[in-house]
Amino acid sequence: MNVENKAEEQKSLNFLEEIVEADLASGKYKSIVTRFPPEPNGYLHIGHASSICLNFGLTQQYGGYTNLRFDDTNPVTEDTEYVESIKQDIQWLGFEWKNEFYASDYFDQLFDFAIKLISEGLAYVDDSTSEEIAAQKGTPTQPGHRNQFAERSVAENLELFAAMRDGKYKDGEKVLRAKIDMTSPNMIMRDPILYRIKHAHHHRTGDKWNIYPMYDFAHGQSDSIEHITHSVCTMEFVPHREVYNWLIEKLDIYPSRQYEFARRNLSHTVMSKRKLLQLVNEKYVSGWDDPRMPTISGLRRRGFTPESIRDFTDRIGVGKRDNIVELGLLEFCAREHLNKIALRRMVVFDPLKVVLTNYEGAGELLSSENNPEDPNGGNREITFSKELYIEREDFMEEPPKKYFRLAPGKQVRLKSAYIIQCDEVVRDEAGNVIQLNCSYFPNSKSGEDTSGIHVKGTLHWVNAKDCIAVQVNEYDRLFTVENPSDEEGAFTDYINKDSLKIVDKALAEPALKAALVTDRFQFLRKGYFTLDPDSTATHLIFNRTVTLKDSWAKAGAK
RNA sequence: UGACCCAUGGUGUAACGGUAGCACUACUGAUUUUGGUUCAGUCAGUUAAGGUUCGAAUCCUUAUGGGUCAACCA
Repeated sequence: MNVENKAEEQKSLNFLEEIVEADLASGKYKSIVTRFPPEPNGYLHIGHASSICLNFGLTQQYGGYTNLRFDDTNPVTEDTEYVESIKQDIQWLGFEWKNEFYASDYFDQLFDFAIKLISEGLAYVDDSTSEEIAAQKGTPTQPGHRNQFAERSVAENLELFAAMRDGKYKDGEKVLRAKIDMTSPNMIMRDPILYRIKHAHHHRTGDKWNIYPMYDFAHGQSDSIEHITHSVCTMEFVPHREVYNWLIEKLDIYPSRQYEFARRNLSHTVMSKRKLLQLVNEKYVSGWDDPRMPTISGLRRRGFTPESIRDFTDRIGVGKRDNIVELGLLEFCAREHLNKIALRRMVVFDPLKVVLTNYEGAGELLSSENNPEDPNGGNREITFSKELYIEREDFMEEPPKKYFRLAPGKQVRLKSAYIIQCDEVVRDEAGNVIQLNCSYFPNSKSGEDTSGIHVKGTLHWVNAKDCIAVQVNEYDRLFTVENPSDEEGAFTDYINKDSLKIVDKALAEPALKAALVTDRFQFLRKGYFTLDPDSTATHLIFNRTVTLKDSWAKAGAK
């Protein structure tokens, strides 16, 4: 690629950046304000990460700020627990909001807006049941029609609405509706409900309110109150934009503008809160932060770094068409970052004992690099002695042609140690291989090898004398199909039965005793791992973030 | 049967009337004390048909395909 192309590539903007640049260039705004508006009724997932990176990224890039605003207009489903997790996740991703707001902060103001609408004959109290309202609404192909309640006087509406607020009616008895157009081809415009009665306890306003605004009468107004310049949401809200603009115009308030992008979908998982909640409730996973969940907290526990998630959202970009991003890209982003930062350690998952028959002495100290990609990463000391363990799958009695590992009579290097040769296979009564008697080449020591022996394979290993037993959780994709929601039957029919394999007693080099939850490791030739927060000093648990690329396994599968 | 949104390699995304590019994936090969990394390379795309134009992925029309909308959810 030449320099010119590079410059061009750098200039290429997504459609939202183009809108913002145009608005800035025309002088429409001097700086911009965006918001991230989660409803506190569930945990954030990787799809939200896109929205977060987009909203915060836009203001970082172009100047201005981003508010965190909780869209807490439905007290029945919302809870403080979710508020806290959402805040933690955003911070962990590396973003700072300017203000922490709640739609419920604006309930008084929203009430006044409603009064204004009623006073101008643009809203009315409707006594119909929800079934009646649905019936009168028509269908996508047939226009709806108004009922007699739409004819109520301003005075009567004012009185009724105040009575709603004061708790004079039961849930569902009355609603406040905007008087727009029952024949609009846009169903959302057919006199949408603005307020409903809910005698429910709100996580912030307590029992102050008996009525709560609907999304359409809260979201846009909150945007406006905060002077949000660019209100970015997903495509499902396109039809709502007409109401959004109608209300801003009729209320004569700050004209925030709504722009929509297509929500990002990830293959081999589900993203809807309903389905994620089901996975948790029906115990398919251990919780919202189960390392197999696509939630931010799940990804964190799995060992993904904020950097890798931001990189991922960057690479997938934004668009307006339906999409399913391959899980492989997320994994690539994880490896990309982890390769640079992860400390290399050796862990044997399925041990096979190796005895070095010609090794004299108690043992010795060797040195191995913490990270070959990081020149400042330093080294660690590892102990070496006569008895070691290697991976059982690194030995084959009758190896295929391109097998570079250990086999009778064959030689391999032990990483950062010596070259060994397999001389004898020891079996138990049942004929199982239980030990390999090998000889080592004293002059093949790592870094000062004068043996002249050339080996194709290098194995990881641990010292029998001081290795420690740890638990390893090998995680894999949660579903066996790309899009579980798209298949016949229940999405849970497609759960991957092998999404978690637990290795009870893997043998790890002692350096891992010092592992912290924030550490990232590469277990040599195995993959990237991180310490699970459920670990104790005597029982370490490591979660596999992602495997290493394995071209040998791939070749074997063919 | 209505309205709206969308359509570029397997996937995601650029090209803003003028050479279809980038990344991931897949596949070759080189390097390698991780079958990792790194490096070099290969395969692979404008939904279709008309129209406008010297020139169309881009503008227009129609068709086709996908999605959204009939919650007192957001």
